[in-house]
Amino acid sequence: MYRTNTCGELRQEHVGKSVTLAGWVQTVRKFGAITFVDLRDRYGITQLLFGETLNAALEAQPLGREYVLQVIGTVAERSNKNQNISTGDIELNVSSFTILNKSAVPPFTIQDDTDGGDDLRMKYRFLDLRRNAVKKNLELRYAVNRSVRNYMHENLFMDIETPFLIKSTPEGARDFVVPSRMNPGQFYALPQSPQTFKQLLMVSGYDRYYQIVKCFRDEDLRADRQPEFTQIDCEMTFVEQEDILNMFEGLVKRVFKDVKNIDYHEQVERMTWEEAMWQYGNDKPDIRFGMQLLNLKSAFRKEGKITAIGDLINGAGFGVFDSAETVLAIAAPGCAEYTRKQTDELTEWVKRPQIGMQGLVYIKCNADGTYKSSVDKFYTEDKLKTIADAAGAVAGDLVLILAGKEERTRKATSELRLEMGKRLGLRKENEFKLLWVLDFPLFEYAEEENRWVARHHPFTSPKPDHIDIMINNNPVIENADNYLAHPYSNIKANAYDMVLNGNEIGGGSIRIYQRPLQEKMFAALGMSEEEALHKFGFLLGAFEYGAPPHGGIAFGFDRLCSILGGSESIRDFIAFPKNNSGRDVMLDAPSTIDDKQFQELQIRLDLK
RNA sequence: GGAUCGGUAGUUCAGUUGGUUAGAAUGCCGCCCUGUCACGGCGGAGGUCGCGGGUUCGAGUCCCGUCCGGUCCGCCA
Repeated sequence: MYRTNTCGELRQEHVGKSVTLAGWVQTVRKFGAITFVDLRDRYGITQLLFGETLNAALEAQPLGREYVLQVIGTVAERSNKNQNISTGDIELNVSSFTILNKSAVPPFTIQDDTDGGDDLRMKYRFLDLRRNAVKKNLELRYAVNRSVRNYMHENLFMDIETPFLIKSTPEGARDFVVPSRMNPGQFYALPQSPQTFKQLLMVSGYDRYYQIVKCFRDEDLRADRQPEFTQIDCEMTFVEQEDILNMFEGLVKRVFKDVKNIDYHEQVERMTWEEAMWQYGNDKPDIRFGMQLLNLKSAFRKEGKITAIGDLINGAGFGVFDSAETVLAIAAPGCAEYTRKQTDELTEWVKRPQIGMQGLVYIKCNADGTYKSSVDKFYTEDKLKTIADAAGAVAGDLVLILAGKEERTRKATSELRLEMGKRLGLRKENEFKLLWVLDFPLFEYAEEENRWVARHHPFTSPKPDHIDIMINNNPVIENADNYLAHPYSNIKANAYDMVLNGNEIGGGSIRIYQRPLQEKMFAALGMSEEEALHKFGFLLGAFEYGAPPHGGIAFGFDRLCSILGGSESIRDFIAFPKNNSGRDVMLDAPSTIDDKQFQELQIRLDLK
């Protein structure tokens, strides 16, 4: 028997007991005749005491960091207790030991506060995973997994596996492809999600399906984006949007309870996509704090109309505002005292290429009721007060105003809002605020192709009262400059996103389940009948055999874990992640393959 | 595809307007130490300054190229 106990479980009550432990040598502390060793395993650390009688043996077989060690000894109460570890009351008085395996000196220290850099830790990920900090993340991930499975099981969802080797349907993200040896010249694609399979399962009558499943997208990476990632993929039959929202806010609340012990009793807030864009400039707003956008002048289409409050700012002779498509403001609480240096720094911040604004206008709402702005030349103090009041600013606040093209300005103001929220400590790490964003546009206009693309995916149904707009209008866009005038740009989808602290953690929709509407959708996306049949004939065919109304949602599992764990990067929550360039630096993958493999696949490289 | 930051000892980093033998901490090795737990003390080894080219009397430092890594934009239905 290698061990009778783990390194995390011995306590005061075990004193006097004879036990065998096995684990890794964390540290060796020698004091002349006696030696302390911290022995570590997955469960904790136990201090070993090697007395004088073992000195000769230790000299013959010296211990080093990360040696795999087995010890037999007696649990003893410590004279000096350590409050910092769970086994701190006791130590093991070692009577004999065996080195099960030696270790090379690790390239970085296996400690919470390691001296290793990211690159090195990834290259030696198997050592990095020994660290407590990483282990805690994987434990949290497993806790979320268990919580989800329990909730889904209790609600009669069935976990059904779907294939990884499927058909490429290049709509949306780029597919990863896998060559088929038995079908030379043909390729499988790895699924971007099990979307069509789960819909087919609904047609088959498995009315509640879920899967915690890998998905693959061959797109560029980010700190929160991996080429292979995990989704909690769910689908239900005989449901409307309301049913889905209730079921899955229940899921997230359950995870909060199980994993973070947070009672999230209140109803999850809801907001339409238009409201989100109008008030936050963002379809996944962080609603932990206010600082909403004031639309001083806007080309944003709210409720199908171009809204303009230009009166507030126009005609003062300030060309930037007069000529701008959109002018947006936020009120940063308590920032009126900002120095010239600070406002200049903010101006530089918005001028960075990532934000891409030309400049920043500010109004200081001084404590004494006066106003001071960077555009005093153009606006009277009364007018500044009017604008500041409209932005919801009070004495002591700093109003920040951006102007320019609608889309860029809205995005930039949203970024500025988030940045100010962060700087002012309004985005608290331990506060969690959920939000449903509803009523997304069904279509987006793809300029370079002059056609509509599905904002969510082509299986999303329109709002019931928008189906007619879709059926009765020709999707062809005659005037590309004024695509917003096309009826299709007004169609809203039966789709919903769940947002947590400014992160999209899940998204889904009520699906199309009737062949004619699905065909109309493919046509609207510019697909010919033959093309639609070739790519999605199986689905259209299935819709002919009693397809029930259905809908679903998919959560980004890695991202959910990272947010719950308080980290920006999902890599910390994946045992073996890829780096920025999609490489596994431990395996050194991707790599070339043998000539023999190329021959079998009948593939020849033609690298440019 | 683009922007930007970084690459110096095993590791994390410092290195002044270009100028002696490139430093610190930690890790590693040796000696000492009977209550440490970030143990402590003394001593030691350890460097092709990512790579290639250029400027210069002289390059870790300046210039060009390239590779690797981080972050972001585009992209990600």
